[in-house]
Amino acid sequence: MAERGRPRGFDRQVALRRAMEVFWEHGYEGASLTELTAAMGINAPSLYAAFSCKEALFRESVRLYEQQEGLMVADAPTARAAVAGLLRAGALAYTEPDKPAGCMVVLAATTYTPKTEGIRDHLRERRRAASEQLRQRLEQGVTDGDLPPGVDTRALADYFTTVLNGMSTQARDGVGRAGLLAVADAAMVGWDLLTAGEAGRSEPSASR
Amino acid sequence: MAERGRPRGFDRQVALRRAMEVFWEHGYEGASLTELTAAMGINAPSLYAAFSCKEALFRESVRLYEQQEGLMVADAPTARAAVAGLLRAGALAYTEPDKPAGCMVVLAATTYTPKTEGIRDHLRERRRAASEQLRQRLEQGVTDGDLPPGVDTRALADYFTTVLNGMSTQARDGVGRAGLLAVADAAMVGWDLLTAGEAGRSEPSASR
DNA sequence: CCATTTCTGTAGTGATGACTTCAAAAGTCT
DNA sequence: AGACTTTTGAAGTCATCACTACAGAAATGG
Repeated sequence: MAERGRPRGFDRQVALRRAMEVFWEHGYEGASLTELTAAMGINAPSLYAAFSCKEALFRESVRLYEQQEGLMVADAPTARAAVAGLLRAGALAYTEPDKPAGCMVVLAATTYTPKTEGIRDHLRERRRAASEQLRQRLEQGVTDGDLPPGVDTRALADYFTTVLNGMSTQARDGVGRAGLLAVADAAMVGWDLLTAGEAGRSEPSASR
Repeated sequence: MAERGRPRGFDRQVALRRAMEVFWEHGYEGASLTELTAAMGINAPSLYAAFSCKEALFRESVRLYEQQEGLMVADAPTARAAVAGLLRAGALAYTEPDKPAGCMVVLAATTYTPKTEGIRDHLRERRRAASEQLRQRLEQGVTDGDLPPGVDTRALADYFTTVLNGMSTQARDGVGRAGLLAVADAAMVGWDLLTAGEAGRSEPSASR
């Protein structure tokens, strides 16, 4: 069995974690091969042998990020508690000391050059998946009976996803943990009215 | 009087507008000199003669963006109407047909490489200024008496700024005008509870 | 007219981007 | 041991980056 040939001189998982941290902080385009290899402690040929190309390394980094740092919809008895937990978890995660502020999936590739289109689409899909997961939890609330049947779970998920996305920018801008937790709480204040069946929907525009 | 020497062969304002659109869509680093000059209809030496360098061109583009496309805190009789108007204006502005989705100031430089630190700091400052403007309007509401004296205007401004920032990402991700307007309305639903003086603040979920 | 000033296009500058070539090194297999 | 396989470091490839040198073009002042 075993591996033939000269054995790899570095731990692939450790190197990947380092790469992920660089991407998290500097984004896809902002992370140069020079910086990546320096952080990973290896030379370019080793990187390419182990990870194929920069884009593949980034995709693996995203997967690792989601596993190790990503938010999970909280395991809670009600939809309300799950969403509140998610928002508060985001506030905490985006302000971890000694880690880059904000969410890698939200911040790593906001602008699109032709050559990074694949990256952008991939991250957008990951965000869409996260929003959909949230929506599913809201649907579960309807099934469980803690949300009324008529509630617009798509609109609700869009709203809370918007707040979470915005928290990433705010974290990068220096809003601290207490500030983001206050935002999370503020976003929950309207919950009862928002989830009151068709009520909120009939008021068009809320502008007056 | 008059200008000596060969007159400029292009309209500086028109060229700047084109440059701004490129930066808006592709961000600072994503906009190459090649693409910029192509969009502006000029060659590199003309660009440098008129705008000094890429960073100066970008800063001027940001100023133009804020003048022509930026959100203003709505001119409304109450703080509530002003904020509601601001959110709805954001939903509309970020989904203008034939314009890049989302806000240039939020999206043009989320990640920071060493060489774009100045750009990032400049945009962060612009965002901070926008948030501060919103906070001032809330303070005005306290002065006018349509908000109670104890209201935490900093926290409120942070919350609505977060929603606006998040709307930019959502717009880039394809959430349409109706979706963003629904988000704007959802963000306003908790207004009465949020602005009920010290009420919301006494719940100290923010510290754990 | 000529001198002066400023702009414009062509063509290049050095630096840095992602990625490779290649021979030596370091293992396994028989 | 020696054939084989794979990794590693040093150096190099080619494209693209922001930016510029330079000479000719197009205006004004005398």
